[in-house]
Amino acid sequence: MSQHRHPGAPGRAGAVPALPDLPEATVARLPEYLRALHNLADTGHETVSSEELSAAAGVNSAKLRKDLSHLGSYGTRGVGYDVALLIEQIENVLGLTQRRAVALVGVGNLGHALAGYDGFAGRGFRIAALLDADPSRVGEEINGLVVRHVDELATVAAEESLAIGVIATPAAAAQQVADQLVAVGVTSILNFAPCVLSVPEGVDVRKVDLAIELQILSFHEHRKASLTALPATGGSALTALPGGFAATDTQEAIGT
Amino acid sequence: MSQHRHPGAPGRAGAVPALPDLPEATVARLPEYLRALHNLADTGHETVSSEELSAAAGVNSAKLRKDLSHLGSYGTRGVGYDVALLIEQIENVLGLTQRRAVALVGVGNLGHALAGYDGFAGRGFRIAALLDADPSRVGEEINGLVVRHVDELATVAAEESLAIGVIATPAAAAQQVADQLVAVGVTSILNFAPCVLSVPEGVDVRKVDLAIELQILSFHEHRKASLTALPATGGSALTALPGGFAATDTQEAIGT
DNA sequence: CGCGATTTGTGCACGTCTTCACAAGCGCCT
DNA sequence: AGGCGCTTGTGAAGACGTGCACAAATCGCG
Repeated sequence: MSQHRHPGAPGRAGAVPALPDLPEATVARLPEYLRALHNLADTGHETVSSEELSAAAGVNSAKLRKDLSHLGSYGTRGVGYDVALLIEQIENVLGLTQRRAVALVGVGNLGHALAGYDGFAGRGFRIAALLDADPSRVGEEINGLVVRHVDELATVAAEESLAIGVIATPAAAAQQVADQLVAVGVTSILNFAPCVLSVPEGVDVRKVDLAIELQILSFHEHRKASLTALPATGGSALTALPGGFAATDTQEAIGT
Repeated sequence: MSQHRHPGAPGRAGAVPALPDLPEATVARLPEYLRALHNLADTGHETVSSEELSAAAGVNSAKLRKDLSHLGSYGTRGVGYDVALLIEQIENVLGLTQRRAVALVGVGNLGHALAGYDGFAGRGFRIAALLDADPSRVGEEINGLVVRHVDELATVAAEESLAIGVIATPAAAAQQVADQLVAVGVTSILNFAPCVLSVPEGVDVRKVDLAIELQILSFHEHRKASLTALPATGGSALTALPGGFAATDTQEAIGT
């Protein structure tokens, strides 16, 4: 594959960091590997095999090796991967070498929790501002940050280099907030509101919806219930089970 | 890990409830359609075309039609889909006809927010119990529910028909909580703790991790930054953009 | 009653993702 | 030095998901 440098690529010899053009599925798993690697580093491991790391990350070992191979060859045959080196490489690819500023809009129920979430700092992010449209919430201090009015977004963007916005407003307000975020130059949005956002080209949106996750689980519950109800046509008893999905963040039956 | 069903699957003639054996990708989108349909119903629409509905759900119309075709033929050519009927069918498939009881374990920062989230009731779920391991939190009342000690899980399960558990504890406690949930018969878990859970076969786990979502966005930011830095080999300026992904819950550049 | 406008349902081709299986490479021990 | 065991990296095959493009079906209207 495009191991070294693209044949068709213009001059720009080994300039920057080689942009490996990873498959989306791989990108989605890298953070998981990263977390597992940090755990290993904290417990004193210096190297790790693909078998161990894949177990810690909850994936197939072949998948892990293929994923990592897209970053380059950072393993040593017969030995495994150097934990510290791999952490560095993954953080580099994910762009976590700089601590990115995040604007959080909507300081309601969920917004409060997110503002207090300490997983930000530990994972390469920093809440640059808390914003809300409700004047009665403006001025409130949460976790050392003062809530500002959402109309001050432009000011915030001028102070900081804002690239990521988190929307934790009610669905009715989400589109307008998204528009405001885009207007001040935000190009990545994490949307917790249960609605679809329209954004211009070049802006990425990821969605997290609690109800959707529960409904997906509900489907599987429903199916499991139906299956155990009927006596399994084949032969062997109820050892026959739902059967696999390869869905993104669904894990089933890991371990014994 | 008992992945797939055999290609030459034996009889298993569709008995009563017609278990359509949907593709995972389809299942993951059904809740989105359902939400869009409820919106349409609330605004007085009686029928909807695949084009309209797909736009409201943020997907391709062909994809929507294919997804719905897996449920059966509930549309009318030349007219569209009956909104009420489609809602009924999707809710049926997802097993939302019964209001499922959910146990929420971990009433910290995030747990509080989840306990107060009103999206549960509106989407077919009911928080049956709030649980925490911290004795100082036991007895606290949140949103009309009293926090009980996690060791009372068995009692709760005896009172209610518990099938779904939500873990909102720190990562260090998550595995133990998962074990306890499984022990009382829970077969679906929604895990907010940043760690991989080991569960026996037949138990479904879905994971929601804020940091992972942000890191995926960070990757795209990183990539976009690298792209705009170089002068676009072809000709036209920076209109050249990342280009589409088909990842699960990533939307890019919908609408104008 | 027939015709055109409209919209569903789907066959097909294509791209992406996963998994197996194995050669190539590395370190260690004799 | 040589051989052996272990582990990575990857080619190939198959499963899965997507989107086009079109035939089949339905409604409304003259």
